[in-house]
Amino acid sequence: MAPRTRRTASPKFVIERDEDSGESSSGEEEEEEEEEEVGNVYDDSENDDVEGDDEEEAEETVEETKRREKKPITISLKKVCKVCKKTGHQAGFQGATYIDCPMKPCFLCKMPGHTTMTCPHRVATEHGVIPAPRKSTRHSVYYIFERQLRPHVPTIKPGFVIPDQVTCGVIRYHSRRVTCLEFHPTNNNILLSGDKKGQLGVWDYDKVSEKTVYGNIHSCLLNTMRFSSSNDGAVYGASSDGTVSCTDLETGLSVSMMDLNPDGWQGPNSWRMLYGLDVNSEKGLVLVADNFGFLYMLDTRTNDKIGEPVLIHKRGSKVVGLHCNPVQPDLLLSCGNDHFARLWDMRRLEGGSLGDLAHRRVVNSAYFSPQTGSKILTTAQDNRIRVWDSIFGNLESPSREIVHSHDFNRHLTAFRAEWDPKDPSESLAVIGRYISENYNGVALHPIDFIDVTTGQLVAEVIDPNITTITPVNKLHPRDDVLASGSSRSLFIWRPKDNSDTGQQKDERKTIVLGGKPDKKPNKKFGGDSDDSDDEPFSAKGKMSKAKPALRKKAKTR
DNA sequence: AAATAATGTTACC
DNA sequence: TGGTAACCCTTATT
Repeated sequence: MAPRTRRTASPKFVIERDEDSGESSSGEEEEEEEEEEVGNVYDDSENDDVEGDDEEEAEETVEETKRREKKPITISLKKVCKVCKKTGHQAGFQGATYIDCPMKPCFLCKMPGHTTMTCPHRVATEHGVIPAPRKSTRHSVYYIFERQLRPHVPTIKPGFVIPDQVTCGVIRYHSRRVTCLEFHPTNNNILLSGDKKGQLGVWDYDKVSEKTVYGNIHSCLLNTMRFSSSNDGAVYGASSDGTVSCTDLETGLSVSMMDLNPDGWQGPNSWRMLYGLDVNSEKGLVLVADNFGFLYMLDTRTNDKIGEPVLIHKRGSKVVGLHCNPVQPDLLLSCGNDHFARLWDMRRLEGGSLGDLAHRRVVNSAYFSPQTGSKILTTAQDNRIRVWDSIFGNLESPSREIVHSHDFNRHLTAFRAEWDPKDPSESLAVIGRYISENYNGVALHPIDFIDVTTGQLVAEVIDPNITTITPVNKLHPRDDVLASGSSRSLFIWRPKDNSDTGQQKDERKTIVLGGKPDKKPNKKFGGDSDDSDDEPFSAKGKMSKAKPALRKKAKTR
């Protein structure tokens, strides 16, 4: 089963240009004269005589001043959609259900003519999956790495184990939003987390309260962390401050292996930021890439830069991701803001890429499949997850495109679909969802598990107490554990029914408050009830607002 | 509870 | 390529 595609013709690269998807413009100006009292408006262009915009009149008569003072400050104007500024409809939440602006293309699939409410992809994720075309060309990558890379997929797909229950977490662990997560390679219960401030968290989620945050390693966004597989005592980090850090977790001591901004801030045109990072253990290299399109290589023994930076994406554009092939150390994958993911032969970087994977928007991430390294999973800002089933294939088009809501938002860490490293069939991926679903009257943003070979939504996991979007997710390399970063909080998820007794696991969760304490301390927790577990996450505010039938997942569609 | 600030990045011309 | 407007389901705080 799962027939491998074989190619015979020479490689071809056709780059499709964006087809213009016009906007749905139906029923323009509905003449609805609904007048409303509004004190704050986004757009005052429609009401020319709003009070208070005549500042330049230096001299006023007393009469005028009086009149002005007496006149009630009532601004009458039409109710306007906050998205398109037109009247007759309103975008936004109605209770826990979001109503789209009908003037815009669908917020999910980006096609005009409907909204997310009626989008076919909302009902069935696999609806819009493009099946793999029968490919008949053999790409040059095949010949170069034929010996190392041979696609083999188990014929029988095992059932997926989904960690769908929060077992513990740290509320407000970080002082800013979480940007990346990484499990310790050998120490099973250690989770590292990076944040927007550049801080590095080390958390033993088995002893939930054992957590530290290192604050002096980076000065802003810690974008990627990775361990060396040859030395699990040190973790490398790439930051928007332009440095690469190497941190010893035992001592907390960190060294800066590279600084791309030695002269400090000289303006935005010269400030260099590092996003993608990976470790090539076989070659003893740390690879990082910057926001101007360049790749840098560092020697893990000497901590020195090797060679000159190489331009691997469009000049001046951000390289957001790097990934070394798990099987073939010479094979590198990159992705960036120039809408491409690219395959490289590390031995001949200057010779140009081995293949370019075209996307319609920025590519947030690109990962080789974890076992054979023969598939590629990409997440792009056009709300599509793509699967390139065989890197031996012609790379003109992906073999799967899965519509999934993971829009860019400047306040959110970019979404990345990631493989389950334990899945022998290399088909399960996890990614957070942007748009919410109304679950028993509460808007929640699930974490999706998708079978990327079929496009099927395998599971959408939620916790009624987590009402924030969860863009950062990491599956454990060995255990059935999901770590997720949502805003400033961290959570650990495990399968509902994985106890050897066959009984339901203890439902209680251990939630710890991290970071700075509440100004108005929650009574339930008192001052320092650090590992109180009598009530799940009632930290405060939104976290405790959502209180529908606990963990009863009931979708309302 | 309603308003707002903090916040960069992308798309497009 | 450089400059600049947009920005649409954020989150936390006041």
